[in-house]
Amino acid sequence: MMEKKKLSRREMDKLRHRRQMLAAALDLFSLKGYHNVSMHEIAGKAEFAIGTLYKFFKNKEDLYKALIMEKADEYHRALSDVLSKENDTLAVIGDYIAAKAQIFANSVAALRLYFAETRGASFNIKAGLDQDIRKLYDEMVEQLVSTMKRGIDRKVLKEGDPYYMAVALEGLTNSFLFCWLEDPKHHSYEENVQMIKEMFLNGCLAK
Amino acid sequence: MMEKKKLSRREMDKLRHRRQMLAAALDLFSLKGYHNVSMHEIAGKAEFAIGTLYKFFKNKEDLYKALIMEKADEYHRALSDVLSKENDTLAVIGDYIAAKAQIFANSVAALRLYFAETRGASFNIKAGLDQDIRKLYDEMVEQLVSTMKRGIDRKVLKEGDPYYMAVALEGLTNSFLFCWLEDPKHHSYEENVQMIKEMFLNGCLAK
Amino acid sequence: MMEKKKLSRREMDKLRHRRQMLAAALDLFSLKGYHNVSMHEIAGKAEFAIGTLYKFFKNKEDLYKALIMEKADEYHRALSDVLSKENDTLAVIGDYIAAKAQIFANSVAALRLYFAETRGASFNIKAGLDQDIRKLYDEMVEQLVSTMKRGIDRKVLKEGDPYYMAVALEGLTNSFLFCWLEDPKHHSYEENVQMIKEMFLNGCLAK
Amino acid sequence: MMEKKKLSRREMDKLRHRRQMLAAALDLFSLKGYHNVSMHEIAGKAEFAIGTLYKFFKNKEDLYKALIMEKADEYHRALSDVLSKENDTLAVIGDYIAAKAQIFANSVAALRLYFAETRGASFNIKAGLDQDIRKLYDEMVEQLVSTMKRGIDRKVLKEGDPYYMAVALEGLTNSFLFCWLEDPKHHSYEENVQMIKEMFLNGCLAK
DNA sequence: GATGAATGAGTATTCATTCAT
DNA sequence: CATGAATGAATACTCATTCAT
Repeated sequence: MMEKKKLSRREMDKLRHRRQMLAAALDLFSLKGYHNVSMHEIAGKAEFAIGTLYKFFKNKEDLYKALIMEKADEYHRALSDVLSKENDTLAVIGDYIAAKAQIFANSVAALRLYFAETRGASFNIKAGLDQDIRKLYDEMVEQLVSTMKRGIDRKVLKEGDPYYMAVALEGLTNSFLFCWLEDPKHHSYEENVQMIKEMFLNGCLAK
Repeated sequence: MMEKKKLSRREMDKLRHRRQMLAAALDLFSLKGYHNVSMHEIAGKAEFAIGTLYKFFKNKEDLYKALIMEKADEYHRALSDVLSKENDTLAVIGDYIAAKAQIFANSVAALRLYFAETRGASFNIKAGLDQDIRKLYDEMVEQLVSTMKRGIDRKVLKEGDPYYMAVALEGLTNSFLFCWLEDPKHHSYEENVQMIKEMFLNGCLAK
Repeated sequence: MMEKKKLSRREMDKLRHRRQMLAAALDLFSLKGYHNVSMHEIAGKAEFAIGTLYKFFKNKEDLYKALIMEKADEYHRALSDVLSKENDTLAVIGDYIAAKAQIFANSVAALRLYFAETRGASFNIKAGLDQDIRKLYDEMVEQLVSTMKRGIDRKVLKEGDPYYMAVALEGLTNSFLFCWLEDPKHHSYEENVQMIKEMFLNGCLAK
Repeated sequence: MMEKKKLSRREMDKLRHRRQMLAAALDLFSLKGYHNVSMHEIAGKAEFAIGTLYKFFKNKEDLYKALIMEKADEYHRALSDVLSKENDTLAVIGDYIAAKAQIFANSVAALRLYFAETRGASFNIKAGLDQDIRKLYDEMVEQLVSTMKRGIDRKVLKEGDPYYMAVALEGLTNSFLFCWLEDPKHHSYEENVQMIKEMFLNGCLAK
């Protein structure tokens, strides 16, 4: 039980200011890329002085890392929540796809940063970040693998390497959702979600 | 008939020098990212003076663009060659996966740049590039869709949207090959290629 | 009524710093010429960091332009003040020559830049400046012509084209004052001023 | 007696090439200023390779100096020729003005360089040049002073300091001719020449 | 905490000059 | 002499970061 009420107005303000700064940074970073955004620009957009920005984040990298980790946490928590439900396998997989689609639809900005980091395309803001994000990602994959394993045990999914199944699901969701993001009018959201499920289950469902 | 022989030693040297510069740039960019590499660094690694570098590429962006386009061309040509063969559908798909795997195995460095660009993660080296690369990518997808269509017509693949099938194949190959790249010892190359094919065909083969 | 008092210490400092930078730039530019002075040199002489210089002037050209315009303004204002006095014509002309002599004596440095610009010898810091300075110059000449016209009307100066008289006065002052500047010990200031007046009036006085 | 005929074709070519290079340089320098013209640009305009340019002039400064001195020589020789004629004073002065006007009309390009150098506005291409040009200029002034002196002796010009008269004539010619150059349609060439003579003689003619 | 002026290391780019062919 | 590829010192300008108020 956390003591939420204990935050004074001062502390509330601080948190709000921090959020405003991160929001400004997210907008700019996702739009122009890490190196094409200056601290002054972020401070300006957040309507704070440059010195104030540095009171909250000790340097640019720190700000970036805080931002990425915050978003990665949200992302992984959302998926993790779904994967840890004790539902039947097919429901879990369906929910997973839907949850991921939700995230893609709602946080395009953050996604660009996330994929820049995880896809090795990261215009590496030095090391360190990789490790932390990687860990989150690996945990999530682990859960996905468990889900697959459970599905196989329960004879819902066919025999096979559950790791490969997880990889396949990842590939299909990313691919379909990216395509949809780039050209949202072409195919409906529901259709895409449906297709992912179908493609995956065609390949992995037990007969 | 192209007159290849007509290149004087001078011109041969120039081409070689250009290649050396691009090679140095590729190494550095893929390792540290566009903004974390200086022109001096590239010149140094290529063992040329900074001025010489600028004789070949009018500025940093131009060098980057030349590099990306050269690699993207190679990549797409390789896949395009496979897809335009008049073989039977399954062979083409198998060859496509194998060719893509080859590329992943051989040009990790270039791939990082390529995905940075196509995955929207591009830490935008200004505009212009997007368009050109995008076009190459779209053409390739178009060919892939045609292949699928032909497979459906010939009753090799089951009824369905050939575009979705192409997206699925893209997703599966990228996902499996990325995983394999990150952890090559864990699963063999052949096993991965095999898995991709299986997963895809399970979902798309006509019964 | 202007509110001069409203400047905070912060703002006062800023203005002083700006003046210091411009002073350093004037010294160096007039001594060595625009292209032979680096921004670092100016910053160094003004005892500021290079970045600070760029906070005040967005680039080298901008700094140069600010400098030239400031000096040209001073120069033209001084002459304009004299010419707009409602004195009798001969007094105005005498004052004009004296004022111009004062300026030559006091601001050799600025003069070199000014003549570089107005004499077409400008080693053109791109366009734009020409126009602004030209306008100031033309206005001043216009006033000079009016003075001549008035002198003619009042029968103080002889009949003739007042524009030509203005040109003649300009020529005589520049020529004498330049000579004097280059070799100040040879002939006294007063003697030169006297000679200019004499030469001019010999040519233009009504009999 | 110089041996002019002895120039072989080789040597003739060399001279022609040199002239072509200097002509290209004059065009560019007077148009864009010393520092805004590159040696490559000059070589390009003269249609020679950069190395060839350096065969003729050991560096950029040397080329500039050669150019300026050549033009200054022409300029001073033209005036000197007039001033050394044993005509009567008024004729000499008239010829001098006419000759100077001719030069202004014919070689605007060179003039800009010349005045940049002599007016102290010179964006000083290092030292050295000043001295040589200065000497030419002083010699010419000396001749002008002699002419004035002779005029006074012959009672054509009134009593007074011949040096000041020379300065006055210089001032009037420069001023009128500059104005005319800048706005040639406004007043005719003849009118200007006439005005200079009038103004000067009004001030200096013996009564 | 908040401010924003000042700092200066770092980087892209230019261009005079050389020299092997 | 002619060529033009190669050189690298020099310079304008940016931006993360600090600190006195």
